[in-house]
Amino acid sequence: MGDRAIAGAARSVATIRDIAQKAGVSPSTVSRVLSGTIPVAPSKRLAVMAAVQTLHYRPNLVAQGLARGRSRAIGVLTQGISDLFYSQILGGIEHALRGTGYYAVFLSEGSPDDSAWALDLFLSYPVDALAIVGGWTPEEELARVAERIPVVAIGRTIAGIEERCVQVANEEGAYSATRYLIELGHSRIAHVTGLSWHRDSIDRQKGYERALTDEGIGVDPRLIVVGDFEHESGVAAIDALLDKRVDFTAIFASNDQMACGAGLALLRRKLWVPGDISLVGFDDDPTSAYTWPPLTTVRQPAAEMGGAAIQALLDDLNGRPFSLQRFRTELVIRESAGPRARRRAALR
Amino acid sequence: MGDRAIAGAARSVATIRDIAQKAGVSPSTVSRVLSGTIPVAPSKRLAVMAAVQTLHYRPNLVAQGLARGRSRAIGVLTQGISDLFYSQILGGIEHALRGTGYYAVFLSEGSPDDSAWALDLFLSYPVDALAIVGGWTPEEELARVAERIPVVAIGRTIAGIEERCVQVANEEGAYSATRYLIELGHSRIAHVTGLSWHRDSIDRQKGYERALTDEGIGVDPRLIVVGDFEHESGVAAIDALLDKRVDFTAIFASNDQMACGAGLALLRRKLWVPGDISLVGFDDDPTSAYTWPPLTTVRQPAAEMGGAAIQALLDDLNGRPFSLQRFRTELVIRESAGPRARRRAALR
DNA sequence: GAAATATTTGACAGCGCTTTCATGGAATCG
DNA sequence: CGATTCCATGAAAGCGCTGTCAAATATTTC
Repeated sequence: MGDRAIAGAARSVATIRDIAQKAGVSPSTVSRVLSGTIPVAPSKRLAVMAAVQTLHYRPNLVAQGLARGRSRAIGVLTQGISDLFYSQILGGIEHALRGTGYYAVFLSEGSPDDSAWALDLFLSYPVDALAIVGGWTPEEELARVAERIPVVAIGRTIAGIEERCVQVANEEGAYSATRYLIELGHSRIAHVTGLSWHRDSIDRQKGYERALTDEGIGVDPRLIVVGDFEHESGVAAIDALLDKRVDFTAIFASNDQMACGAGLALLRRKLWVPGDISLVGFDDDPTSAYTWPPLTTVRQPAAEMGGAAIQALLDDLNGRPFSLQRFRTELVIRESAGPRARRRAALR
Repeated sequence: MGDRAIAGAARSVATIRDIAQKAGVSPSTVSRVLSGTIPVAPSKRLAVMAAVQTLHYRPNLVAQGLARGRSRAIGVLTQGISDLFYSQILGGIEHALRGTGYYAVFLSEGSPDDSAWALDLFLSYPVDALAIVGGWTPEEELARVAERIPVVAIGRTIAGIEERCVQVANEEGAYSATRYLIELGHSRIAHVTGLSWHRDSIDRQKGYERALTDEGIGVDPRLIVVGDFEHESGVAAIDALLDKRVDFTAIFASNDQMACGAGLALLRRKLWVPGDISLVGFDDDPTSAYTWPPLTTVRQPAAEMGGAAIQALLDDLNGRPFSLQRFRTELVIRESAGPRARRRAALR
């Protein structure tokens, strides 16, 4: 069984020489027919194509890569392949690559400690370009890689190569979400942040604060709780607020997962969304349209962002100018936010 | 810019010859030091290792693969990289591969029509083994691939290589979920199925029906609605049931996403979970612990399944016997199911 | 129709690495 | 101490493919 495996993987499959022999031409000619770069006499072309058919020949991508000096592989270094938000970006990347002749090699960092191993593998693997999707790999390392091969980043801004990072209107999104809550009559709006060092989180908080200031409400630091983008931190944040009897009628969370957690914490205290407390998230995860009730959130076009990043990378790879648009965000109004309740929610 | 890209990707990086030269030995010796298979004089070993350090040398994985005849790549053919459930399996695969010297190349089928292209790429890419995660690629094709290289399947059972497919106790899981609802006093239990041809869906329905029969309740076909595993079909299923005024006090959905949709449909009709209607799902998606209220569901250990599949594949690849356990499922009792309401829910 | 030019084609040298194979020196033996 | 064994080492041959180069063939031109 093991034998079959090893033998099977490597051999027992037609090579370019088999085709050449069967078609009565040289390997070079076969190569030319297949790549289509250089004209070949029709009769030989047909013979080669017939041989390819009968022998089920497929050129070995690895050998091609080695000979050509470019592997046609795009490395995708991602924070977590099973993350709700990142996996949408990955989907966009995958989709954008389809039919281009390039393929993606995904590697996820798993955890901050393991992040080194993934990049390490990419240094061994001759990828033509690298797409960074979130993650904890130190910026300097990434910037160094960017000196060798084209790099693009999504969900993260890397110092030194900012122009190669997909920018999202995070602040504007947070601003419009907060403003929307204000317009609904809320003035005590809690904010659950993401990881405190994370650029997106910082920008979203900035938008939240700016909206408050613009409306003359002012920022109350007691309403701001630090989270980590995970569900559980949303629960913890609201629990903390409620335990400290901080007064609020609405919540703006820095992502949908925390908003979801926040909603659960509210439910546990018999506080209804949106009747007692309004709730707005960020990202528009695919599940957010199906929470009970559906979550009002700020949409980030994750898949499109992945696609655009890949497009820019391919342009660069083909000598065209690298260019990346800035993505706007959009407030998706669903049912988790409503007018401020007449009576202030009875706490606990 | 394009130039830098192409040149950078392929060259400007140390090769085994650079190391050999710097260390004053032959490339063969460098290779031996690095692979550690054959003893090398300590002095030369040190010299090589020093050169590797200073030149930041990393062996080219692709060249290694070509020379060795095995690429150390595991192809992962997946239905959808951004799917909530599948991406967990992918995470498990990734994790299991870490540190083994093998790496994964993920390719998703995207849609039924595009499924061919992905497998196609894997035929060109000399993967040592293939893991199938769901998907629509025809079974015969996969069975054919399995004749050449080790294959394992997760989330899908492929005729001809059943012993290489991760089996999950779907029927038992559905049975215990249904039974749990019965024990709570429910007898009118609706069931939202998955795709009607899908093995998992069929098995789960079987478990549902068996529980009903065992308890002498009997199966009412009007209570069974066909879904497609997507959120929206859960909404549609419950809407249909309610519109037809079918009488029920509990729902067992074939996966969490549909359960989520079902919950939303109930909410829209002012039916409370679990007060009016109890709801149980299947899979235990990461989000299911944070629905409002948290969803009672049947847990499928997605990540472990991915890990075990990879382990079996690696065993096979290394000449050890291929063996795959059958995975049990576990009823995770949360808060979406409760005792049957005294008064039958007022429909509409 | 011969000379000059254009075009197709095969041989061959790699891409970066591994892995025989043969060699020479050291270690071992009688 | 000479003959034998052993083992570390380098040279060389590939892995499957591409791309250059020069030979061979076809085409054009006067």
